[in-house]
Amino acid sequence: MKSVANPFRLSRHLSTSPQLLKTPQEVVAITEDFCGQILDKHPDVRTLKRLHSKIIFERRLRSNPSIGIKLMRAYAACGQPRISHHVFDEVTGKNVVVFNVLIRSYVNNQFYQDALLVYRSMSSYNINPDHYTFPCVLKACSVTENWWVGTQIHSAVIKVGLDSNLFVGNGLVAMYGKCGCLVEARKVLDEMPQRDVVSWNSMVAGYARSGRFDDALGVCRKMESLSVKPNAGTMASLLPAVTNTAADNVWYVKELFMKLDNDSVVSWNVMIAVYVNNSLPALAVELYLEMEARGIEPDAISIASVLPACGDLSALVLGRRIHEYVERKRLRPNLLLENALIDVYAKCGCLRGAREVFDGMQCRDVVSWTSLISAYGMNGQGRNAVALFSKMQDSGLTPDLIAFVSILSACSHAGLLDEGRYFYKLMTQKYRLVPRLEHFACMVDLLGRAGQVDEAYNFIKQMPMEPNDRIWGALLSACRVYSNMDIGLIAADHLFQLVPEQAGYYVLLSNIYAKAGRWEDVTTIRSIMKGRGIKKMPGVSNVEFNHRVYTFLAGDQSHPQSKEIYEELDVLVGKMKEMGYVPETDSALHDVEEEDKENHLAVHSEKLAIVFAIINTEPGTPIRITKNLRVCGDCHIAIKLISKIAEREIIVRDTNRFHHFQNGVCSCDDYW
DNA sequence: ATAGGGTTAG
Repeated sequence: MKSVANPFRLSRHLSTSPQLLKTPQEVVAITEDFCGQILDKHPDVRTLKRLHSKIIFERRLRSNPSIGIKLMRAYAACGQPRISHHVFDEVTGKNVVVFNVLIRSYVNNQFYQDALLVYRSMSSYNINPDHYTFPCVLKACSVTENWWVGTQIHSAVIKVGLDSNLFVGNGLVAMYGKCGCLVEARKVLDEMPQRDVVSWNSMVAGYARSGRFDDALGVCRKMESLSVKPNAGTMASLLPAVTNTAADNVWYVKELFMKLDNDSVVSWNVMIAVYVNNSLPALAVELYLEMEARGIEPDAISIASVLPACGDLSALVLGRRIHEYVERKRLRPNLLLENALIDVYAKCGCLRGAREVFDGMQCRDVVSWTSLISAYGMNGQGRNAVALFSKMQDSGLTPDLIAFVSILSACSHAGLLDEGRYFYKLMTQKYRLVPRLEHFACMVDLLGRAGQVDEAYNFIKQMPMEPNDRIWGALLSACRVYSNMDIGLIAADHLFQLVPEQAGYYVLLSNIYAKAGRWEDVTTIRSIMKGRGIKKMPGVSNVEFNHRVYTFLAGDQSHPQSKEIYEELDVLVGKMKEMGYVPETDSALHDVEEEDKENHLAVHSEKLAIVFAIINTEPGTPIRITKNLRVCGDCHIAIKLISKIAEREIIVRDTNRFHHFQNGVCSCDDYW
């Protein structure tokens, strides 16, 4: 080692002896070697600029093209492609490499238009693009989905005969794929004289992005049949094709994952995301834990991917542990990660946690605000949600369609009828957003819950699109609450045509009949269900305890502590009766909600989960329950009393929202 | 050199 290659040493030298730079004569001579070594180490901008001015004083170095190239690369690495361009301007006798480096400087810094401008200028210098230029400019077209320039580049490629080059071909496949020209992409791929795993992955990505699941999987199978080993990139490319997909596709990806021999963090992240995107949160969490156990260090993406699964499962303890990991590894600030943290706290009913993350953020986007707004909304704090919405507007952010879904649903859960109407107007008139089905569903829900059933029905009638089952479902729920038989029958009629297999709506209608005392109709509905083989979804409740999520079914007797749980429940019910509790055991009214009728004598799952938690946790520990259906009226009353008797805060998340039970009352004020 | 992994509602 003959020269100093430590940029820190250079920068210290220069900063403590600035007089060295005063006159060129005094400058200690530096060699090309020395310069090159420092530049290749990617110094920070300050060091870079000092070195740059030194180079300018040295005539020998200034005219050296290889130093110029290194300078350009170093500036690009510091996110300063404009300065790379200035260096480029000074280089005399530019060759293709100098152009390539400048183009890459721009592309690596997402200045795609500038990259393409430089590419276009090459002809006026009489310099031909080469097999390094094309992949780079094709990438610029890919990212910006610039099909027009992309095809022009394709012609240029053919003209100079570089279409047989592997890297150029890969760039073309990716460009066409990104632009949605799958036929073109496929044609290029098929005609390539040689292909590698990147060629195939690009094709997979193209199909996957366009939602062509079967084609994407077909390419995977084809590459396997040609003995091209899929890698983590193959899985990553496939990802958009495996959201809300058939179980078979999930298992296919799982098999791919098992077959990979490299343990890259990307493949684990993709597998976690696949589970999350297919409503398999328990598997996602399990895989995350296995990843930790195997010593594969989760990165920000692993965490942003697994946190929604924790939220789904209400796995607050795990969520908190992951949050600590984020702090320990200093993964913050990271907007997406922090947004995911807000959401996991929100979904676990832990408003304070959500708020703390939000307050601690350096910058926030619409997603951050929306997450917090919906957190307040789900927890019945509509007024706070409304206040937050105004603050978001004040901060200069423009609410999007999702933000409006959140605020409308917050209003509907809190019974804020006027506010809800105001936000609907705001969305359509001020922001000129076109409402989607979700917004209509929120409005029907808002009006219906507030007792404006006729207006809700009229609202549906004037919709510019076909209402879906959620919309009729919201109307039917309102009809049950407000005993509106006429409109209820209309809603039910639509529902039975739209989703004849959904048990919940039959139950809702039978509840309306029961309330009106029309028992023959109740019986008729039950026999229709039986005849059509419609099974109700069994009620399930989850509770996290001792780093595990425990699941209880309605009437569950499979738990080892089952006997103890039922005994304790009996004791509780006795105390509740002393306080005036009358169990709703009337066979028709009992399952006011969607709980399985077969289990009407069985204990609902949330009661079992709550008693399990009371038995196993320290007195005073809050109890958090998640269930897959809505809480029924009987359980709602019972849990209020249990919260008083057992002196526990009980937080129940059902399909729509949270109920915070404490000291005999619920945060929803019995409005849900 | 070329591909490829993340957050918000319902």
